Amino acid sequence: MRLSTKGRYAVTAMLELTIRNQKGPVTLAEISEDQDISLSYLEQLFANLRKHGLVKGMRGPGGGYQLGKEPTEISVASIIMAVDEKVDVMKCKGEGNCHDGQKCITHNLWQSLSCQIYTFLDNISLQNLVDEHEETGTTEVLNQLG
Amino acid sequence: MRLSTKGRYAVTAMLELTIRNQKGPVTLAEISEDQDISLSYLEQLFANLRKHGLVKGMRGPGGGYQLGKEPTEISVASIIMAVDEKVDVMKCKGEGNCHDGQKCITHNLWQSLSCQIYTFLDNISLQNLVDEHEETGTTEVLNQLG
DNA sequence: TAATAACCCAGTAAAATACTTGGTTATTGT
DNA sequence: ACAATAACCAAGTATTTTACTGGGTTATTA
Repeated sequence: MRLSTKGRYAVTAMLELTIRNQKGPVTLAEISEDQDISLSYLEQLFANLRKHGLVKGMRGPGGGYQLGKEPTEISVASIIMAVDEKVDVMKCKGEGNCHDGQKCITHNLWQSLSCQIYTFLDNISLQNLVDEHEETGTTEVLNQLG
Repeated sequence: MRLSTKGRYAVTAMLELTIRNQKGPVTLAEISEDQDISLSYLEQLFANLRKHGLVKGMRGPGGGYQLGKEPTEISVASIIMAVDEKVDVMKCKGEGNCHDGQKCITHNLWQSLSCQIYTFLDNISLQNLVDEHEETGTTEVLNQLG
């Protein structure tokens, strides 16, 4: 589980689709404008999102992107995993080919934590995020965590 | 809140200190060996950890590093924040200088999520991780989440 | 048939990550 | 006193990831 600005771009873009899905497909040009990301970079991200069935693309005028599933069915974890693709696994996971006991322990502990983070993010759907926002109304409390 | 291999290195290294703190200070050379990270890179990471009071360094023979606080008092979030240093804040947070409504909403939603992730990781201490491991004993269930 | 917008790909610029090298300073045991 | 140890420090480089540029093509709509 990795969390970078790349993942942030993907999540915020998906949030736009969630919010604007009433008014038909959203073009990447619009998202590019809103999020200050280059169109072509967005295309790359959306190519991955599409491969994973998270979005549907419609060509031609009036086209754009829509969510590939219900917003309740799309987790934050699935979005981040879709654009990350590379999963750098630990050398000594499971296979017992790690001869240093200490190393194994710390690596396993990290895996455990990593698993917890994944589960946490997998339980947050796009719908959850939007709902919460509508409930609380304001977001002034938020601090600068990037 | 960012989550990369850099943070992983820091967390696993801190876990080593937690596990081995009975037998006195742990040298970076040992950690370098265990975790397959260059000594000098570890030095950089530990310089940051030290600045934040998370570790204490002892020079000379028999020296090394120890935790700067009790393992119950050191959260995973604090470790990751210590080595990350740069926090790339959103342009339009709080200040209301964002003229596009859609942009504001999605950015705020991201901030909200980011805050949730931070809170989650801030509630997991080094001690928590070690305890959990001792309880369950095995980690075979863990999958490849990196 | 022209405009639109997804889709595709190769190359490059910029930034973050990780390492290399070559030091100095404090501490310990001989 | 002094040699060994290991933290501490800094400048430079290699590598990888992130992000962008610019060139397309294909499908769809009016």
